[in-house]
Amino acid sequence: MQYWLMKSEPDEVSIDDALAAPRQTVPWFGVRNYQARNFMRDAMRVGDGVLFYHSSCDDPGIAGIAEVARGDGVLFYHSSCDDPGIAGIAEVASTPYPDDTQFDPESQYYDPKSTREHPRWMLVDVRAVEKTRLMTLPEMRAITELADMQLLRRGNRLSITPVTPAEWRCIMLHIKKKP
DNA sequence: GCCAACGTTGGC
DNA sequence: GCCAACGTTGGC
Repeated sequence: MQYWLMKSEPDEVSIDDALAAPRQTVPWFGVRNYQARNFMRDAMRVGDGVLFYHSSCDDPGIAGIAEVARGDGVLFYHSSCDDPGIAGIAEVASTPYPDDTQFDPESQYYDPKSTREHPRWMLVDVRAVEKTRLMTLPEMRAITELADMQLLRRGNRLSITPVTPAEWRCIMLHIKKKP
């Protein structure tokens, strides 16, 4: 059993989106970094613990369309973004398989160099277990036991990072109480 | 808006 | 293979 932290932009896939999905499970599409891919392809096992992290999101804007009643249209507008931080707990829910978005010319994640015979980008499914309060970066930085977390290292941009069992236990303890 | 860090690209 | 230029991520 291993532990991971996986970053998502909440205006793309948030912890709420994952909880609302069938079986509370979403494919972790869109990773286009070899190190992060290799974690999913080679190291993750079904049942591994995942910290569901919301990274800072893009500009405010219309994030969805809904219908209230009888055709009343509603545009979901994200007026501002929350701080980045851990927003929930999840688990690895599948073995690796190809990321479909790499084959779709309409997708922002399209990779013209990838083929179905030799897919370049693999992903796993992630099942949301529970939404937590937002544990922010400043809060994490203030905890001595988390000082060496890969997430907190200067210049870290990797969207998937391993978490040690000690870091996991420490975060589980802190996230259940008030900051 | 700024910028550090790091990945990718392409000329040689 | 080297490496400068450029692009992206993502916190601040």
